Amino acid sequence: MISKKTKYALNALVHLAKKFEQGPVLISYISEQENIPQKFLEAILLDLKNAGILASKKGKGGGYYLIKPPEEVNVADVMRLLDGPIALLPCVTYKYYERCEECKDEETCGIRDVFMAVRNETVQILKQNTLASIIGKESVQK
Amino acid sequence: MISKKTKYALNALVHLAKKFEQGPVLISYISEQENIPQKFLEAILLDLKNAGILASKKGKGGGYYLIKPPEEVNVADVMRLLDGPIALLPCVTYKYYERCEECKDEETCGIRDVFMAVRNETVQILKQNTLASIIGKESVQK
DNA sequence: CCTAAAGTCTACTAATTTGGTATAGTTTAT
DNA sequence: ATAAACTATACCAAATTAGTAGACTTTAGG
Repeated sequence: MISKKTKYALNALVHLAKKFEQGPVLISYISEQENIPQKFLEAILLDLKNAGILASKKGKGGGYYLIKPPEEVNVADVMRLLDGPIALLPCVTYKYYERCEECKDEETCGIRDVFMAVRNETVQILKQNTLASIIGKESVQK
Repeated sequence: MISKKTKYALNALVHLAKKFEQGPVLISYISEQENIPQKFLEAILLDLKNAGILASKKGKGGGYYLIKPPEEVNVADVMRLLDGPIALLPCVTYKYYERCEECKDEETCGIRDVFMAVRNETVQILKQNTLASIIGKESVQK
């Protein structure tokens, strides 16, 4: 499962993407609209700011706003930022590679192959999906 | 990430699958060969027994053995048994469905669509992979 | 230049999950 | 009878998750 942190981040980002280039939005407003505890949201938005996805304006009339175009913010990047690696085994992560302690021979490990396949498919789907494509899906009738 | 419990279970199952229909194997032997803490392994094997995948024989000459054919034990089932749902959001699990608390309208949620796609792909890969196919992969040169 | 609005920083904390360990059984082959 | 082997119950420490509290800094506007 992804953490609440990542889920909240995605909801907040979609919210801000809908208001791209329309000026700063209050934390308190996002918190209220998206049902996210305000103090928790503050920490999340700060992370997203430090990652260069959002920017903020302090003081009266301030708030947060998206600085990257919605097509350029994908779900994989957001997940990695807040939850760490996407892979289900440490030995199949790309950036945070670690050997499985108990593993006898990684080279011939059939279990590793399975989770490598899962990781590759998952990352591909998550990379394809951006804030823009998510907003696109929301307007389609089902 | 999957838990150590699931990883250990898979290693133990692959071990037992290689000795399918060759009589019971000692917990202590599996523990030693696969580098799994013995007491922890005991609990895991018991879970697998209660799920009808393994059986055990008590007393001298006893141990655990696989009762399902290796082709019929897939990774998805093992993961669900020990780690619970495979999906990354509660609202896209099949058996353990739960609404996301903060969600405004699940029907039009674009985030949900993304994680639904991930779940479907993941489950498909994990179902395809059985103890037999894992053992098959291990003998292939890379 | 004061003040209220708004983001920022540091430090807690409670509940849950994970990855175990300890101890005392019970069953069974020999 | 006894030793080998699985079983059941009960702990427990560390890490992670999902927050909260409170003081601080910045800035627009009067």
